[in-house]
Amino acid sequence: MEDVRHRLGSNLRKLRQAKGLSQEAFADEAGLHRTYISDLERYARNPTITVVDRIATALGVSIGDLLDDTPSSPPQNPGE
Amino acid sequence: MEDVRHRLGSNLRKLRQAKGLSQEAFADEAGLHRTYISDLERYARNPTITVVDRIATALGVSIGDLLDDTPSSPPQNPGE
DNA sequence: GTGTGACTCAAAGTCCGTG
DNA sequence: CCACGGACTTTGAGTCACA
Repeated sequence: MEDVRHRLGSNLRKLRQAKGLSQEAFADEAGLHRTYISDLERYARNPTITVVDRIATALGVSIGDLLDDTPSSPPQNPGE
Repeated sequence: MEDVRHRLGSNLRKLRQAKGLSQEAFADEAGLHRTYISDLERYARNPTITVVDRIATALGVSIGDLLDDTPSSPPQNPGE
């Protein structure tokens, strides 16, 4: 997974669901649009850092975490 | 310093100079343009994640480091 | 609750110069 | 070697209707 967009989309979806939010609810929190979040999670967009920053803030994580391949919260549990 | 663009520009300039590269030389390394690097270091642009990723890679640091307010290498040395 | 194509408008990104 | 401006093409931002 070399693609930053892919890592962003995956982590966004995971972290959003971990907060128990729908795309709509999260879009509202982040001050973005429902469909835009949808696009991001489906890797269909190439956002600017300011958008990434807004998302990271809304999720309560750092940009580094949001773009990382090894998310901070869940411990490695391969096979589960 | 809440501005991601500001953190990016500052860190980019520091890290680039630490590598002893001119803007032109670094632009070439990163596959970007001379004037664009100049703009970024002057906080005049809002780049996409893909170019931030390219810059981080060219600098040999993580995106988190590139956007961080606390650079990894030098310890705090106020007054020096 | 989510995916998708289409649309407008501004900004990303490239390239030309100049001091 | 760098700041800065102008001009240009491509793409992102932001939104909608419809599946």
